Amino acid sequence: MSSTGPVPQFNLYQLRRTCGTCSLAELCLPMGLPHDDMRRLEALIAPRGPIGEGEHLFRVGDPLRALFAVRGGFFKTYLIEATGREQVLGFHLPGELIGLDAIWPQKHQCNAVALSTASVCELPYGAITDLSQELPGLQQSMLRLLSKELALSHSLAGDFTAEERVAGFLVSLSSRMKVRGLSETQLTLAMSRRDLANYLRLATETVSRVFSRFEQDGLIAVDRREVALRDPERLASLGRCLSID
Amino acid sequence: MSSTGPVPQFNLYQLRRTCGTCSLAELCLPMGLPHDDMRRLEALIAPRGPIGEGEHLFRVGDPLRALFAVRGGFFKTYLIEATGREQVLGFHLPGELIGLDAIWPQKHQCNAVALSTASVCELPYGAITDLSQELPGLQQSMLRLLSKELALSHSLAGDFTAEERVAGFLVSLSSRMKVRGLSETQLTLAMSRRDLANYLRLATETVSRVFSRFEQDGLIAVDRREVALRDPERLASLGRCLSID
DNA sequence: GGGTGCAGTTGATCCCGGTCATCGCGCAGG
DNA sequence: CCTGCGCGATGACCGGGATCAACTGCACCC
Repeated sequence: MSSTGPVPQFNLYQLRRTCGTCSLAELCLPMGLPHDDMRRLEALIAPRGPIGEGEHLFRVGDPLRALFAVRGGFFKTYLIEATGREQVLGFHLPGELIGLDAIWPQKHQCNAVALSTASVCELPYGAITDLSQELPGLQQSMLRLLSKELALSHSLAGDFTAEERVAGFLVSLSSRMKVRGLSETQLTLAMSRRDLANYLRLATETVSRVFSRFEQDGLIAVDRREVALRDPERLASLGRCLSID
Repeated sequence: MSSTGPVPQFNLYQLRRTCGTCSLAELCLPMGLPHDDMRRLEALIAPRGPIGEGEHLFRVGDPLRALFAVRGGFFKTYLIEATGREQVLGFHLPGELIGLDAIWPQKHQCNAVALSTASVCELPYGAITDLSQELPGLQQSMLRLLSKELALSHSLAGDFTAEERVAGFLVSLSSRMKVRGLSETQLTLAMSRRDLANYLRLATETVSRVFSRFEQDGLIAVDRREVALRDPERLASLGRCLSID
């Protein structure tokens, strides 16, 4: 599974486990919560140790026990169509919540797998909704997060050309990295070309070709899964994504 | 605007305005709410009279004051891209809630327009969230509705052929009509071919051609905007949609 | 070292669906 | 009645991206 070796990033898993000091709190569920309320939320949250690359957080049909907040590492969510084809729904960075589409039937509607060694916070669903009954801010947060995901998936609708899709993805990823305090020009793609192409509804060959074309045009520099944005301006004008947040 | 004439369906607007006896309650926000709780919800809801064809419920950027539940008629939601192109996000039948993607930034993210003379229930957002603070069932309903929409938009992802899209749309519409106690084989499309094609991310010509092909194959019978499903079985096997609900 | 296997790139070809153009129809207004 | 107009259907053509195929490069392992 792990091709690059274990590389036990210990400090990753010894990260502050309390929301109060977590650098992701602003992006995560507790966003904007008063400090006292955050303390009560913390009490419910169970950090979960190293999750190996390729390990699943949940699978389609699993009963909804908890939502998960990414603490470190990267995840992808996907589903298997009736035809057997895989369909990638999204990639998830630290601070993002996974499993929201399970609320409706109380069963997970997609699979979630770690793309790299990762760690998460487990948010028992029942306890969260119970608490949000008392804390208006928490309820607002949950609604906002769901609404935001909805708006995001709306923005992904529409028919785009291959170049628009790839450019839009890079720009959007860049901004998500920036919010997390990481380099916005030097991106490390956690996913394979195959997953990326699948997510963008393109063939892997097409993604390769667009990368090559962009590189020739001086827009980016590609080295394996390292992508450097050389001309973010022009790239942004190419891709038309709403890049929520 | 109204090409087929006003046809003032008075009984439509004199419909029971209380959720308790509304036939749509099972599909709408109060779904599964205890009777006492439903009474309290009713008190907040303002029915809104005839809305003419082409009239807007809200537009992009409008502050979120209320969510809207369709009571009668049909709506479409759409947005205008930076390029000026319109993008249809969905069609909304009686019992469905519109405006959920406005919760996140407290501003509407899309435009909503009536495709036929219609009526709605207005749900003041602040009052709803306040009340849901007291009624766990209401909070659950809101989360479920949002989660369901999210799952739906996930199911629309993926690259489908033109025939899969059209077949999937017809099957899904059929099941939505059935739930509402209407004919599941004799469908009346409220939207133009242009809107439909836009929604399905196809050219209007392609939709026309697929309709013709389906008719030749004995799958459907088309007369203007009347579509009769002749072979729902085979149609369902063609379209691969999750048809949430 | 050579072998194996997977990820990614590049090239050649094909086909679905978009685009452009034309035509028919139903309807409103003079 | 004719005219105009918008919607929808149909035909001819074209192009972007999928598909098929060959090749490269890197990692791992005997």
